[in-house]
Amino acid sequence: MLFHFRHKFPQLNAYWDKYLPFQQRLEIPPKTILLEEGKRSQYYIYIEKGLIRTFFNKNGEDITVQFFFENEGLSSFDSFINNVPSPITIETIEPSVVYLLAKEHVNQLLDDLSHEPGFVHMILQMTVQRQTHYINEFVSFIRDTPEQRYQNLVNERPHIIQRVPQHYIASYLGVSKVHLSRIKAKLAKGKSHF
Amino acid sequence: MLFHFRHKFPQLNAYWDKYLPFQQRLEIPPKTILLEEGKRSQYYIYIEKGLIRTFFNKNGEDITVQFFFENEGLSSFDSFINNVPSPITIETIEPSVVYLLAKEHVNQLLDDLSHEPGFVHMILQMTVQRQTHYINEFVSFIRDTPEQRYQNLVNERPHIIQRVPQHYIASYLGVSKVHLSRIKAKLAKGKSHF
DNA sequence: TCGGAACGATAACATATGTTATCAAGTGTC
DNA sequence: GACACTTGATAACATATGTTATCGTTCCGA
Repeated sequence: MLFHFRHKFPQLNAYWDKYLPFQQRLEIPPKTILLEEGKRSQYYIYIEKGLIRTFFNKNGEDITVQFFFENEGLSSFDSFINNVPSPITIETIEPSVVYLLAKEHVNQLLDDLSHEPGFVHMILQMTVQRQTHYINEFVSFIRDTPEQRYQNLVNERPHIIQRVPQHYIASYLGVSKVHLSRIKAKLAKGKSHF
Repeated sequence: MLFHFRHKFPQLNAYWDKYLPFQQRLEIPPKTILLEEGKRSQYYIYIEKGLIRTFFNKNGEDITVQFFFENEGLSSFDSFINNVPSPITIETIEPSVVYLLAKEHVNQLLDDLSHEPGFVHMILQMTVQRQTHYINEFVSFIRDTPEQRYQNLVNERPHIIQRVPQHYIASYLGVSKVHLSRIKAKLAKGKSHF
């Protein structure tokens, strides 16, 4: 949730450049694990190209939590900040190009950044956006049926439908892959009535 | 998420005192609405005594999102920071004593606070804690059955079971109140086998 | 190019959960 | 004390969703 905001807060670009020498560029194949559940997060990850998911293990089964695309940044936030074991695994879905920035440099960067005018506002913005995202996901889980959730995905985030294998989407929606197939079949049938 | 952290960050106490004159003390009965869904949040709320819930409306039905107790603070975060309509209603469950601090004073306070050493760390801590809370809720919704979620509540947050009416808990757990009754009956039966 | 993963669809059956309705106990109000 | 209101339990039935199994397709590595 740092360079992710380069476009919204252009002043961040200077920091990107300044800390570029400390960033580690990686070209990695699909199913590469960048952080394993139970380990402590050491790096902030910025995605230049590719597709990454986070998931946790439930009785031997993967449950996908979130997807990240080009020009997005991520870390296992709690683990990164508080140095506790990560509740999630971070893994590539597509071949990807990522930049890693080690924790100590992130901390330096934040200290640097705290002298920027509007820093408080910027941090709050970042924070609020992330938090709003999670609250929305959470609320959608309670309020909407899996079918509605799938349709939301189709309408609002079609890139996920297009690029992510269906069984990952199923666990992300909170249903079995069999049921997601049923949902798709039902929706397709509905549409064909026209 | 400010004075909420008074105990963790004692330096906040000075700010509490400093901004006390700007805080509005209210003694209010149950079912008092402090912020209505669709309105813009103007106040940060600190609970001295009582019990508050946040909920949203789904087809005329209340869905409870979260409970707040003594010495906790809250606001409709996104609405408060970004001045957008609140997705949730904030309402008392028990008779309560709350302090309201208007937005402009919160902003002043934050600016003030940003000169404290360790401010960055403090803000991140607050942020992370809230975010972790929502992620955990979210993950629990996907991973656990309603029965497990109920048992978690009994074991980890019994004060909620004790003080919150059951139909609020049902919607909080994501099930109908009828089903929550079933769950309780089933668990009671299981226990009586000893 | 063969064979095995990975991916997705579908059927049959089992289970979990919602919906509606009814009953009972407690609580406050007039 | 009669009444409405809130809270909670339970039964009967309807629906949504999970589980297991089978099949076809595609894609990739030996």
